[in-house]
Amino acid sequence: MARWHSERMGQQAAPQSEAVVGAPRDTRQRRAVLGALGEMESFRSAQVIHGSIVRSGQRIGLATVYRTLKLLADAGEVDVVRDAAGEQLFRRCEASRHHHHLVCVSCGTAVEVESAPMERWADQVGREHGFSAVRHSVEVFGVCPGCTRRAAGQAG
Amino acid sequence: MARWHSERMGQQAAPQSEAVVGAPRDTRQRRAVLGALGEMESFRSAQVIHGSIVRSGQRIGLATVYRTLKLLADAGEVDVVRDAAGEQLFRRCEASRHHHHLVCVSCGTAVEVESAPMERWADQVGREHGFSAVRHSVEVFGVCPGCTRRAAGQAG
DNA sequence: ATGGGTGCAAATAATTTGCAGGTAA
DNA sequence: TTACCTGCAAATTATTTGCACCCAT
Repeated sequence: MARWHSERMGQQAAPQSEAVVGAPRDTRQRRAVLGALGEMESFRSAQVIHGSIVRSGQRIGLATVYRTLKLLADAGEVDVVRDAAGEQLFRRCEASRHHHHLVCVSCGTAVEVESAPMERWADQVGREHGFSAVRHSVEVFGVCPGCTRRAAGQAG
Repeated sequence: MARWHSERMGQQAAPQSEAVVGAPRDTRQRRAVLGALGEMESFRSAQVIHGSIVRSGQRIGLATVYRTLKLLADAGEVDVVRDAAGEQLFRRCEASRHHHHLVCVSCGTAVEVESAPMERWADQVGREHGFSAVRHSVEVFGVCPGCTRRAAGQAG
């Protein structure tokens, strides 16, 4: 079922009156996730992240990885994109400001790109049609220089 | 698992030598799906499309709806986008040319928008970084004028 | 007649959640 | 001590697939 309505329309900091909502605890598994994210320089799925942590010898549940990644995503500390299969891919957020990526479909490497022109376009498009609360979902994909060269070498 | 590699990088017509691969048959259920798509003027999920067909009195299986929609999508006859939950939304393709949509998160209405400026931005971004085979996935969401007004009337 | 199309149920797969402990603060 | 955090398994959800039967061609 589509859930247009339940979608978060734009996050504003929770208006905590007392801020008793609990600060994130510093646990072994949270550190492991953060550590894994720190070593990655491209987008990875939760499953892959979990696998790499386990492979490195640390015990952690897949559910915990999901929970932690969701927390981090909600906190804006990791970026989330969806691949063509609809699967979520995570990467630690370089900057806190709004930004977009150019992702290599071959090796997964992602670079942050200058998106101001596109932001303006999106805003304008929304305004032109009288829409409010305009947001956008933008990903640019392609084959990075390295992979392009490699591919050229293999096939003709 | 991520499947960057399996993604279709650009479709070329299958090099059928004899074209015996079977043309789509004209069945009641296929007509029903096409009919439902014809009445929709915004993106809908497969489940919703199935529901509307069933509600209209016609018998059809959900799997068939999925199969048919996938065929149509592969044939480029319907557009597919993913909502924030990763669910696929379908709509009959207005034009065969490349285009993008502005979708209302409240009522689902979608309008096709002028995307040339953004296309240029995406191409340039890719070129700047030396990427080849650059594609992009872009959706703009917001609340349409009608829904904005309605919401303003209800809540303060 | 025949091979693609269909329905149904079971299978997948990613992600979430219930619950009984564990543990940072 | 006390919430939050975790692990595990079961539950959810969207989508796909196996299979026996049906029907456009």
